Amino acid sequence: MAYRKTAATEARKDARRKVLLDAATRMFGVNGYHGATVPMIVAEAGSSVGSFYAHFRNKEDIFAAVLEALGRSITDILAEAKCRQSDPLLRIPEAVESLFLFLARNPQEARILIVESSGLSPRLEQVRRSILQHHAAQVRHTLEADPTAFSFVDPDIAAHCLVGAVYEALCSWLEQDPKDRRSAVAVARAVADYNTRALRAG
Amino acid sequence: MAYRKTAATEARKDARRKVLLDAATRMFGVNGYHGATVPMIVAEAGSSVGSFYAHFRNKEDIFAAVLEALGRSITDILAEAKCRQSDPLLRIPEAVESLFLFLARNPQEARILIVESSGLSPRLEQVRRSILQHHAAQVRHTLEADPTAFSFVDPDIAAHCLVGAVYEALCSWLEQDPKDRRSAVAVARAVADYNTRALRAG
Amino acid sequence: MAYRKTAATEARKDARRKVLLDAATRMFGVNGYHGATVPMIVAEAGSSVGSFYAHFRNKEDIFAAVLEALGRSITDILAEAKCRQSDPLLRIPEAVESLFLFLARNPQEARILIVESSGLSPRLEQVRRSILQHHAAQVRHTLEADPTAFSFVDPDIAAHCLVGAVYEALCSWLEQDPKDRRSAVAVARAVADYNTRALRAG
Amino acid sequence: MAYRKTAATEARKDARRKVLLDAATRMFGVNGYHGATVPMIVAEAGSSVGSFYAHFRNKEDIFAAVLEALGRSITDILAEAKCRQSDPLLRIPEAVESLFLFLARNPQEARILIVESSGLSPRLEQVRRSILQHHAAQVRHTLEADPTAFSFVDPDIAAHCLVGAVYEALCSWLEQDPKDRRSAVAVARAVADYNTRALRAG
DNA sequence: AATGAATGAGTCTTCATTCAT
DNA sequence: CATGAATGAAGACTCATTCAT
Repeated sequence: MAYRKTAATEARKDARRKVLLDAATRMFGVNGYHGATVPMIVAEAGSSVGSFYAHFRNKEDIFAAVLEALGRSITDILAEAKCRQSDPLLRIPEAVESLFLFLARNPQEARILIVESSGLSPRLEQVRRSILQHHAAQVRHTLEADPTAFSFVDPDIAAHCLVGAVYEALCSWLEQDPKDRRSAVAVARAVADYNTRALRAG
Repeated sequence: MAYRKTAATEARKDARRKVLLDAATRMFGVNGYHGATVPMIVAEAGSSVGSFYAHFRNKEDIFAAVLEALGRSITDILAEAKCRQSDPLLRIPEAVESLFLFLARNPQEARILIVESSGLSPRLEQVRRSILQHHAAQVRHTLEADPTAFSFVDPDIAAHCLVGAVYEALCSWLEQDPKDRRSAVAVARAVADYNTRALRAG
Repeated sequence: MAYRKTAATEARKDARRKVLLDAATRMFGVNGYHGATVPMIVAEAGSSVGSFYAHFRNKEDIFAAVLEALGRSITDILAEAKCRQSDPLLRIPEAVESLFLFLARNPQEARILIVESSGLSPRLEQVRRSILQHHAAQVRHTLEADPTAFSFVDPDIAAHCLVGAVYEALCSWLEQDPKDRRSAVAVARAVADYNTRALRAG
Repeated sequence: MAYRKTAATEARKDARRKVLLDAATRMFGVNGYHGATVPMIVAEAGSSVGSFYAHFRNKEDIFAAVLEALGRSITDILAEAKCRQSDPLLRIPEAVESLFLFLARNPQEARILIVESSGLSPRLEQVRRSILQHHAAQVRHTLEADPTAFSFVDPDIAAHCLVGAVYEALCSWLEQDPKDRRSAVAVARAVADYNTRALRAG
């Protein structure tokens, strides 16, 4: 009975943490790191300041948690894309399209990663860069898996070019008026095409 | 005499403004928008708070001015690169290399543009985006000048991919240890190569 | 059986209360009143916040309890010293030495009484002062018991001088480096001597 | 003219600092370190929070300043007392009386030194102790100046006993009802007497 | 025109206390 | 009766901006 009680308590605690995390994701996405205040976040979460600090050491801490969760999501997206494609040459466009579409569907998260997480404390900067580095590393790994299919000067540089191209294209697309802009799918394909042409041999 | 006096006064005023602008560029570059305080900037400039507010409406205002000056510098860089190359096909790599090298040589400015100017007020966000938009427009213009030389889905998307690739590659290069990383010239060439391959026909 | 159960329950309750009181004494002694938090105390006691508030009305309440327990200890020390000495003239140094040695051996308690219980709420201030008043009263009583042996202007003032001398000498001794300072016994004797000379007739 | 302006400005700045210091002394004296808030102090001073932090690094800083000013006052009191008395034997009671009377006339300062400055941060504790140590050192110096006049085990211990006796007697006197208690002068004399008897040879 | 002291709104953060489980 | 998650009032501190000199 004591066990059950504890289990239920912990479940509720985790749920509360999740609620705070989601609220923070929304507020950071809309207002940025400095624009989102702790009272804002807890109001959005229907929680309290004290509760906030029971779950996260401070504001920086929850932002790092948001960023890390996002990093895991993207890692999953890329892994799934890889599985879907056995042809190495097609893996790159598949991954690029998946990533673009995921972020296009979750613009709040995209804003956090691309826009709002720059210029913060060294620790947060570090978390953000490690996400980008990780993705670049995955791209490089794909490139190196089939050297005959690809041709480029330096896999590391190529990976960063690819990641940068995706994010900037997305960022530009996101700020266009949703009524006038091209469809996410079309832009995703174009971006995938751009990078595939940059990489493939011949 | 009254006229001359005014002229001399205005010259001094402009000089003071320039000193403040340079100091602000340094402080924003090192500490970011939120990390750089007005007292910091005026101390760096050897000026005073009161003087600061005589020249700029507020902190946002001077940051916008820094950003705009940077935008003009980059426009000049790209224009010069364009002049140096008569062959349309070679204009792209020439411009990419020039931009990369300029930012690599002025990492403070690069930080401001890429890192520190994200997630700020809508107005500043706007200034920053307009710089990127402007560069993308220039790239698109070059692409459209010789349609037979290039091949791509959408010039606008291509332009943004190019700009994003340059900035992300640069950003990644900047944060590497200066002792271990490759030379700026080599990386600039690799980045130029990446984008040229993505764009050229055939 | 209902009775027995209640008795056992109350015994456990008292035991828990004792554990909390001891933990609080340690935490208050080390961190002071404001530095010791309720979560800290219950962690040290291996108890819980809820349990804490079942035993004590609030933080002030447990501090008062700690202080009162300490007051009782000192009263006992002084009473024992009194019993050991039949000669009224020797009672004063005997009591002074005993008190000094007791506090020197329990520096945590000494800190609470002398240092950490100052400047708190009126109620706590009151508890602390009543302890000192009580000891002064005991001293005064000893002095008045044999007027021929002692000589002084006012027994009340003399008593406070004595108590103040003991505490300040102790406090100064406590903050010296344990490796370099004189032995507790030697200092206790010197302090006892100081006050005996101040009090005795002739 | 620029010089005069600056001088006037600095004078006003110093005046403001003094006003804050006095207000802080009052508030700390009445409410203690933790009970006195920064908003309270600036309200009492007719100043503002920002101004407060332009003059003092933080709350701890202004408390240390208050304590140091108090330390200087007492040092002056003791030095004056020393000058007034050429007879070494009479210097001790003269100093004790002067100190007692000064603190009796400035109970707010006395409270700060004796009661409210205990159990604070290490830095403040240090400032407080250094004041007491300094006074004890002065007393010791007087004792050692004429060894034939005095007799005691250890001048350092004797000095602390004296200081403790004065403060505790004062503290007890201060909390008595002003209508019922003995006059400050009478108590000062009794305390001086107590310590003189404890110290003098024979 | 220049100066820098003064202002105070706005943030983060802590912790005593309550109460549902 | 024990537990510890939740609460929110309260306080220290920062910094953009103003204005008297």
